[in-house]
Amino acid sequence: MTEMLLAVQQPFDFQECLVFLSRSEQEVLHVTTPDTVRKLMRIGERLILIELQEVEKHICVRFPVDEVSETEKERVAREVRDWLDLERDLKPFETMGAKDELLAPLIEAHRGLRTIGFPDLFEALVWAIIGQQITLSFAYTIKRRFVERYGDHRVVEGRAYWTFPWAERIALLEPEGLRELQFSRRKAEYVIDIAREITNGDLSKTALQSHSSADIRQRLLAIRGVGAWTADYVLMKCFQDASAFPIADVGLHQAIQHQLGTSKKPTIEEVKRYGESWQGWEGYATFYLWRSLYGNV
DNA sequence: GGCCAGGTGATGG
DNA sequence: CCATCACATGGC
Repeated sequence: MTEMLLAVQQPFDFQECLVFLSRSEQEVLHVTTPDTVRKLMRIGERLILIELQEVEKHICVRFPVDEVSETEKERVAREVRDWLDLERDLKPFETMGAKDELLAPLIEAHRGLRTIGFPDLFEALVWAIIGQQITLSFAYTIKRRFVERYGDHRVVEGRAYWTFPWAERIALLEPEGLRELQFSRRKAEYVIDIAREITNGDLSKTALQSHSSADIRQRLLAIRGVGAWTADYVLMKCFQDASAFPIADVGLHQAIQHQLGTSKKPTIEEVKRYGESWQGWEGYATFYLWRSLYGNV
């Protein structure tokens, strides 16, 4: 079996990544075991199954069933680094957070956790839109239906591995094709519009990546269905902007309330005030606060 | 059964 | 510019 080792900046904790990746029973885009995760990646025209495991403070990438070229290996490495934010140096975040009443206990408990994102822009946008104003578990239900209806899959060792649907395919749908999966009418329109923008080249992660976060944010806000929350969420999870801050996020508010043990959720103004001491790391702070909401494994 | 969900756009003052 | 409302439906 082919494999390669990826170096990771310390501190890094792969187990923490696995906890995050295992948070929903309904997740269909990767499969975790106690010490590995497998994912089907689209590399060029191929669907390649990869498996990750921590080996001596490195990430070992294996290809359980595929022969891959050097070029493909490089593309997989790039995708894995983006997915798990492996190139980030967390030390400044830990130094900052050690003095913060909200972050200090979380950094202590989850040292080495990285934001886990969506390298694919279409996936990031669609997932954010699905998740607007509904419970996370309902969002996962809809996403599973969407992936199993319109995504591609391979069966390996009796297990199905799925990829997120290509924009090219969704661009051909009418809203009814998503209404059936319990998208709201408007969300169905947003998702199809975005798929069409991506397909015809008007919206591209590669093209946006050379711009500043402020410019990317402005471009995202121009998309119907993308408001401040979604734009910041996508900056954080797709463009790896550690300072992106989805300030109105209810999960963030809940987490702050729990951490402080208060009876009410904080106001936006109060959240802003906490954020002032996180400068440059607002996205990481948010991700760690989200982490506090799903158990202590 | 009522209220809340990892919000957004439209509408009206 | 700010407040309010419809959207859709599951989960608790």
